[in-house]
Amino acid sequence: MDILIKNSNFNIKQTFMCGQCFRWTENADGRFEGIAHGRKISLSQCKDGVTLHNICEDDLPLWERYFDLSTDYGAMITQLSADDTLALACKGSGGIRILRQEPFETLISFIISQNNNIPRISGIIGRLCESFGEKIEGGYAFPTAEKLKGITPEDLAPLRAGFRARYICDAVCKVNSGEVDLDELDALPLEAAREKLKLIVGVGDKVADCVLLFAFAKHDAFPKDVWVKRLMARFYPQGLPECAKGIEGIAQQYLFDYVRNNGGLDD
DNA sequence: ACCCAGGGTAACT
DNA sequence: AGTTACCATGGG
Repeated sequence: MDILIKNSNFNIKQTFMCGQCFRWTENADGRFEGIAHGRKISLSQCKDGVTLHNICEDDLPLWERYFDLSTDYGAMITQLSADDTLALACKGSGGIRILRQEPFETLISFIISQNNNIPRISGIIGRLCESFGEKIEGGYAFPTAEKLKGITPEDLAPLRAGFRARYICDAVCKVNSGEVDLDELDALPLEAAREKLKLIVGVGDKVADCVLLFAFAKHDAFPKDVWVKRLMARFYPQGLPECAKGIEGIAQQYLFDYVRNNGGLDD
C-alpha cells in the first residue's frame, strides 16, 4: 500500500542527500529508493508531503520512527531562525529530517567515512552489503554484527576500505562482545555515550557524534568535520548562538548542507 | 606527479 | 595539551 505523510518539513532530496546516509539513490523520475531495516522502499515528494510506496502496513510504525515523524521540525526551525545565518540555512535546507538509522549500520558507515569522499563511502558500504548482507527483494540488507562475527581485515579486502578495514573489525568485535552495547547508548547522556563509542579503535569524537546524531537522534550531538570547522571559524568564531542550545546537531546539519550547496566559505 | 576526501592514531614537541 | 606525518584508495 501507499501512504501519504503530510508534513511541510520533509524534503526527501535534502534528507537523503545531506550526507547523513549512504544507501539511498534518486531515480530518473525523482523518486528515492533505498533499504533500511532489511526492507526496500521508494518515496516520492509532493507539495503536501511524502508518499511511501508499496510498504507493508505493519511496517508503518517502523518508517514513522525511521523518519522521526513525531518530532516537530517546524518548532526547531522557528527557534534557530532567531539567528540570521541560521535563518538562511533553515530557509535553504530546512527540509532535512535527521533519520533514526540503525545503530550498527551508522557506526560502520561513519567509520568508513573518515578521510574519505561520499561516492567512495557509498561504494564500500554497497560492497559490504553485497558481500555479507542478507539477500532481500531488490537488494541486500546491511549485515548485522552477528553476521560479521569473527571477520578479519583480509576478509574485507574486496571492499577496498583501505586502512579502515581493521577499524570495522574492531567495531564488530566490541559490539558482539558487549564491550560496546549499542542498545544501552540511547539511555546514556551524550558524553557517556560518546566515550563508550570511542572504545572502538578508529572512532573519535566526530564519528561518535555522527552515530549519536544520525542513529539515536541525540540533537545535542555536534559532529565537527572539516566543513563544520570551516563554517564555524567563518560565521561563529565564538561558538553557536544561544538559540541553538540543545539542538546543535540540527543546526550543524542545516549549516553543513547550506554551505556545501550554496558556497559562502569562499572568501 | 600532485592534491584532497563528513578523521583517527601514534609519535612527536 | 597542542601539532604533525601517516594511514589505503580513488578521482580530479
